[in-house]
Amino acid sequence: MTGTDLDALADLLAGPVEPAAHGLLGCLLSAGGVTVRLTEVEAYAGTAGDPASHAYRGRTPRNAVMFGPARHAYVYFTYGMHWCVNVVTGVEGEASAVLLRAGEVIDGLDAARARRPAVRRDVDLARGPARLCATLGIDRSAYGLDLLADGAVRLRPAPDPVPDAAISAGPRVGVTGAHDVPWRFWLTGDPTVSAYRRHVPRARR
DNA sequence: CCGACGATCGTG
DNA sequence: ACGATCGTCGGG
Repeated sequence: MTGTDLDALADLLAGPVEPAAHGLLGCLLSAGGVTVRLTEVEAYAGTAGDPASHAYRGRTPRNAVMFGPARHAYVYFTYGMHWCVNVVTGVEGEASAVLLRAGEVIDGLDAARARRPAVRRDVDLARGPARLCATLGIDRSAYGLDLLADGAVRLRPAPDPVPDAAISAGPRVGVTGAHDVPWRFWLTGDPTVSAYRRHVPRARR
């Protein structure tokens, strides 16, 4: 990988969130001795009228890193047991980010399987945002890391370019509203892409 | 202070 | 379809 590749990725992440999300597909994410090739992502537009974004209601202690510069990791804990990781995009104060939803393990398979002993098929190791973090060992300690630096969690440019024609788009998973916004992007036909689950409303009476 | 609920996952 | 399990945030 060359420095210019990294510069190009840095520039992309500093721009609008939708092209940034496209450009993250095919990129490599490494942590805990495991590397995945990203196959599924979701864009979130920060405070800019996106009710599904964690930054929609403004800055809080949890989402603070979203309001900082691009390239940094926004890691959050949800459902009392799962970690998920985003890449912050855009300019400071914009608070847009891309949720990394799934990937294909291309290195460190032994370490990956050691973290997730119950998984049967390799394609399921990082098939979903919480599974991806579990397989890479990503947790709170990754909060705020510059992902393009030489740190514990590293994002690197795609070894092979991903043509636009290979990308599918659809509604984001698990979000209550904004089902008309097709901001989930994935590599068409890739077996490591997570199953789409419609948001289920809570029980009523 | 309190309560509702979540950018999920595994099992049934 | 449901339960696990707890941090976060808005409201009182």
